[in-house]
Amino acid sequence: MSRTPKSRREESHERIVSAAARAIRKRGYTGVGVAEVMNDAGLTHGGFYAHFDSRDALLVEALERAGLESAQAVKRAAENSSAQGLSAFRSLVETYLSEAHLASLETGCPVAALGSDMPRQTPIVREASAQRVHALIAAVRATLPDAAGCAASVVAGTLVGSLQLARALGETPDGRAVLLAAREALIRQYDTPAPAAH
Amino acid sequence: MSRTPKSRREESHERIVSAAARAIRKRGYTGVGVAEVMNDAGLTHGGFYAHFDSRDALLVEALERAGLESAQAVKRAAENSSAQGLSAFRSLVETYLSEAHLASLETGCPVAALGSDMPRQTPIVREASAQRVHALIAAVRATLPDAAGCAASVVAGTLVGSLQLARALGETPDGRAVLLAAREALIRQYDTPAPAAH
DNA sequence: TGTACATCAGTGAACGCGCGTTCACTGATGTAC
DNA sequence: TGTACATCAGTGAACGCGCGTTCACTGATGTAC
Repeated sequence: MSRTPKSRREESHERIVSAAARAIRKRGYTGVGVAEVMNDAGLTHGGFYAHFDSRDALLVEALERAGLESAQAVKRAAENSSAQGLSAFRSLVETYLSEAHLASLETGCPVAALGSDMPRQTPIVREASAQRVHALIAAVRATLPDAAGCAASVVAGTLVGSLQLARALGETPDGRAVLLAAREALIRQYDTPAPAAH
Repeated sequence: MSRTPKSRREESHERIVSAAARAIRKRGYTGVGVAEVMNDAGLTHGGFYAHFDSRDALLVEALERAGLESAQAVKRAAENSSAQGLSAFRSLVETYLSEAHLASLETGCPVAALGSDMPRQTPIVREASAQRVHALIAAVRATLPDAAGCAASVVAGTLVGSLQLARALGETPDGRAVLLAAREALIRQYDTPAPAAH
């Protein structure tokens, strides 16, 4: 699996961060409990402070991990789609605003899962959260032509906001309609035909 | 002030809900404390359960109040702007994505302040939250021509998402740039010149 | 108009629970000789 | 290769604190006569 063999300690640390990255998206910042995360990692809560200075330090690592996981998931989906001749932008939009993403809070984008709580966090957690926002905007920008780069933050805002509204309405016709309308509007406005088509 | 004179009890209830409507936006669902809200209303925490069955029942009333307050604020701004010949849509977008709204979490739109936590609430709180989403989409729809009504949810998503991203980045150049880009994109794409201009 | 009593809103102490954090201890891993 | 010791990761009990909720009681408001 791993190139460099990990010590027992490093493997535990890894499992804790992985559990926390799911928990923070499923339960929110305030829902992440030290004891529950340790339990999910197969440990008892007493050992926590041998791995982290504080609960906040765990949240910082969990945010980074969640961002990387989510970016990888989008990237994988994009590779599949581009094999079918879709543009990178279109594949990003359709993956982000898919029903799968609607239903999978705990493995999805941390910005959509946590956005409205970011301003309320302690400085280090807030800073780690702001980095997730920058990373999302950069990921969107990478799928747009250079000339449209200034629209990256607007597209990111539409992705995040539309997914949140859809999730707030639940897995109902209303919720799905919100996703569908956003997909169509974004593709109509910002997508350029796949360059391979020429 | 009020047409029907209120009993002492009704006046207290009013102050509690008003304090909670600010607290829920400032601190989030989990940050609303019974004792703090009662204190803000000039009472002690012991009397709380004479007014509400539970903390959740308070959150339900607070959400409705926050939605009404925010809608009124947007409406007032819209009346000022339309006096200057701006379309209702443009005035909505410029008010919602203003620097004033960026800075005033506790008096602003509850959907932007709470959106990512809505799916995690108990059924009655979640239902009250979903109603705020419907009300926001309806308010956007009311500013669009009938033919563009299907875009209401996309515009609402862009408003909510962009404001959240800007708030997450803080009151920095980056944050303000997110607001500005969203204002321009929405007005360019959806605004029709004010009918009075013809 | 004045007095006696019932109703009502609010007070403040207390309870139970969950959670972040600490710490003395245990059992396993690895090193020295 | 085998034994003795040091280091290290993890355990589980305990602490302190905050919070939602309950409840006996107080003081004020309003009604009956």
